[in-house]
Amino acid sequence: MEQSLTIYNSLSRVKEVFEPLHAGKAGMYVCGPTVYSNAHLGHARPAITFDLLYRYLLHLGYKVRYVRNITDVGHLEDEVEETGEDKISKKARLEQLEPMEVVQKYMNTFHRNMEELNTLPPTIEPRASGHIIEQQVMIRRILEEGYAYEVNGSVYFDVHKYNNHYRYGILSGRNLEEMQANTRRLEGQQEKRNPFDFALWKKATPEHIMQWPSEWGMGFPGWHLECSAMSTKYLGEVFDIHGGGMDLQFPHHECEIAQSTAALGHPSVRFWMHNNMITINGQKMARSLGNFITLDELFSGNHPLLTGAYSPMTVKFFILQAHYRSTLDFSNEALVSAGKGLERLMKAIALLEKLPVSPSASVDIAALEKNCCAAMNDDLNSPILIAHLFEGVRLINLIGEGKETITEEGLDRLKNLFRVYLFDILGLKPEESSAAGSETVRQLVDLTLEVRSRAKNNKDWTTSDFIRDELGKIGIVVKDRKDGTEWEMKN
RNA sequence: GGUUCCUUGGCCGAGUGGUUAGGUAGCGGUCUGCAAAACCGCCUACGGCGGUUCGAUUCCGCCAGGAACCUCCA
Repeated sequence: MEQSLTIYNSLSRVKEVFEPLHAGKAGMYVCGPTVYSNAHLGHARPAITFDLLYRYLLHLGYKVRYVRNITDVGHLEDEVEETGEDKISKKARLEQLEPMEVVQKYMNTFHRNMEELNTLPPTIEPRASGHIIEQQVMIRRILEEGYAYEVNGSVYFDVHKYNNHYRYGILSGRNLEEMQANTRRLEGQQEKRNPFDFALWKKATPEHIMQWPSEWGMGFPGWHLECSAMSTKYLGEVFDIHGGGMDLQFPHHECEIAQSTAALGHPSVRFWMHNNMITINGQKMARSLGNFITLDELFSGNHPLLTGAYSPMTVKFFILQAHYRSTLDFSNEALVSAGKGLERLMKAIALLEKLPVSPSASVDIAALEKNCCAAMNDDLNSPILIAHLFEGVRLINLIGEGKETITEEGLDRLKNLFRVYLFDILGLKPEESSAAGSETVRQLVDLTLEVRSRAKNNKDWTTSDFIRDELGKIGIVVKDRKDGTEWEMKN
């Protein structure tokens, strides 16, 4: 491999060559979902982005530890309110379920959706609720270092003090003084010394269902803490890559940096990566904005905004056709386009298996290989990679028509190229149309086409076209090629 | 109000100081009994106004419009 992987580091705001901390090994931590309702299209973005990263690191030969958390505690609904009730328990109350039932339900859905999108599972998927001890240990450490204070059963991070020794805001490019001067609103938060202080441990009110004992009383951990505690536990005090959505950059990741740095005495993340948002009508798609479409709705077409169903691979391809750091605008037209493009790609793959070989080649596979490699190395530029793959599609089709030639060795390389980039790295896969698998259906269609073929031989176009049209109505597309008739199911 | 960012052809989306992104849609052609598929060709765009430059969509400034974050959020 001549070139090396470069990754845009949100921390330095520039692309940097990726060199792992430990040769041959890579550690990555990605902020996972808060499981209190169904996964939506927005969740697919980081899942696919960091799946791409994970797959590419594996492809490059790294032994990768991929940690993605499940947030199943904390996340104050509204810190201003005195209820202190978190999202999970609020939902539980509404649905008359145990909090852990809610968590389990949506976690299961999330996992199913992720599998449908053909994303690889992380190597460790820690849950915040399973790491209360670790979080308490970290709080204690931050207290010992003097960067936190306890008030009335809650523990807060002292942003001011931290800012005096380190600098708060390095990731999001803010500075504390400006923030204090320009903040939009300053709520009265009597316990905090400073409005920008954030909770490490929050005292639970009696009606709060999810709470744990601690040396500060019954309570629950602050939102930002789980990532610091769990990333340190599984990846070490310093690790390679931390990923998540851009909307988490501030305050979540900023607070994470502050906590970890305060506890450990040094920064812990080398590369910060942030995927951009999916928008709908130019606006961010988010549960809190009520303009989201869940993945199940997308796959089934069951949503007023959808003009049809979109398969998981279509959704994935749609996302991969945009660079992860750009916003991506949702529309039915765009999804339909993506689906058609993917179909063309997959048809070419099928044709690839049947290509004739020649003693000499007119196509340059090496150039294609190089281009694909360069695209991925350039901050995971999947849209460029896909553009090159379409160049490959063109070649495949031309070879299939006898207008270009390829050697056996070249064909092997071309097959390998698509296997590696399309299936291993992009993580796309052929989608079977449901009915095509039935042996009986296949035999029936073949029989019908045999009848049509006889009609054609008699130049009985009325009959042959009738058969083709009628088959078309039930979703079977007939294609007459030079060497015979083919058909396929159209879902 | 503060911080950051964006504005590309019908649509989605790359990218670059001078050379074709790609997909999809549309048009014309090849192939076919006709279609479909496939292939070839065409549609050659970079918000507005200035500036730097031999040359700017690409750099700088201003303006307009939009977004994200500043509050839970992928």
